[in-house]
Amino acid sequence: MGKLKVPKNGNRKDLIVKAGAALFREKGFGAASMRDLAENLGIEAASLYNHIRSKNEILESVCFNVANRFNLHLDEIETGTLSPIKKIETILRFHIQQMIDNYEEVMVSDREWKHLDEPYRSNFHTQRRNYRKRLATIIEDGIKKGEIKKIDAPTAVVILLHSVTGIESWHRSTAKISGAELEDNMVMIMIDGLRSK
Amino acid sequence: MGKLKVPKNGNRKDLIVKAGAALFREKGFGAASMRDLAENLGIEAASLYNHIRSKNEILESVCFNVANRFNLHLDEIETGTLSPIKKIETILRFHIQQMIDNYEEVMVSDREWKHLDEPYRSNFHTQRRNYRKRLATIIEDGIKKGEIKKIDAPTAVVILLHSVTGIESWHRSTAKISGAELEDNMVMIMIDGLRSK
DNA sequence: CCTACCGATCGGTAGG
DNA sequence: CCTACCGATCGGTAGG
Repeated sequence: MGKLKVPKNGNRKDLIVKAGAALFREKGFGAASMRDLAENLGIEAASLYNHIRSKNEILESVCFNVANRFNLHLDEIETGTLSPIKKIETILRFHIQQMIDNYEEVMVSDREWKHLDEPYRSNFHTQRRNYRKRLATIIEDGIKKGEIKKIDAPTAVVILLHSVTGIESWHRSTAKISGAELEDNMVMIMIDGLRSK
Repeated sequence: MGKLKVPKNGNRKDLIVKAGAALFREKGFGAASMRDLAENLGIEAASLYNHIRSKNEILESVCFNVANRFNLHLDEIETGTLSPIKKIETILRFHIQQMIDNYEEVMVSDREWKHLDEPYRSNFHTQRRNYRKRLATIIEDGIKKGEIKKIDAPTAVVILLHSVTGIESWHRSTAKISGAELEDNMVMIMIDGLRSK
């Protein structure tokens, strides 16, 4: 038998970041303590610092992991040949899927990014603004083509994005509908709301 | 000249609660300190405690002031004779107005209520659930009457409510549209999204 | 990964 | 409304 490598190296940090996302979502970044986090992982607080440099670094990992995922997806969609309204629908469905599969990271990056230290905070803020501008451009394109009703595009973007965070409460609700039903309900409401009649 | 009464009595607490709402919105409840708050008001931290009992009491005031306002408005609408879709539109417009006039308190009550001490936290949570249930009932009524498309009512409620919090970014944006335009844009998207075709 | 500990800051109180 | 101060807890480090 060949020697079994034990590569769990970067792995420990990923575990801490994941547990950090869960804790930050539950308590908020400011109210979450490193001692809490360590206890959730079954180790002492001091031991965390063998894998991460600071509490803020955990937040950085969460925020930029999420931002990268959304930026990459938008890159794909933007250069595609879908109609503007179909592009928006695809992006909306991606946001919903991310919230279903990954909602603790997504919520933390959405709500707690302001606690990022500089220069990360400014960097993240810029990425966020650019992402929204690119969505607004797609919507304006759809208005020009007559597919989307004449609305203020930046307003439509914030409504669209914030409506998705409503899914948070779906996660812990009892007697819930399936993820696919949830997605279709959201698309029915939001895309019909945008579409010109 | 009659003596000028100086009644600024309950007034001092209101001032602290208002400044608290602004600070809690900006930093989050956990990361906001009483020393910060005192500095914003031009006094020492210890002096705050002549007007309030605790940091948590400020949060209680903010959350229950907001909850009372929304509950009272819903009481009025619920017993009125408007059609279901018109009721939802009126409630949506009220939420938007509250966000425009009063957004720091509204945002804090929405985001930070989980930091409430018991029994306030449970009380608030129950009120929140009941409010959403009452909205869902109106939507279900609208579906039965054929005014609203066949969607999952609780899902529609969370989408509706969360879409309004998107207005937050409108507040500090430059080159912004007017409050009335914002309101009409939101109603166009969300109410058309709900309406059966 | 742990024990032991640091300086800073927290919410809040005593006493005037 | 202030000065002075409390015990608790925080993020993080030293040293092994």
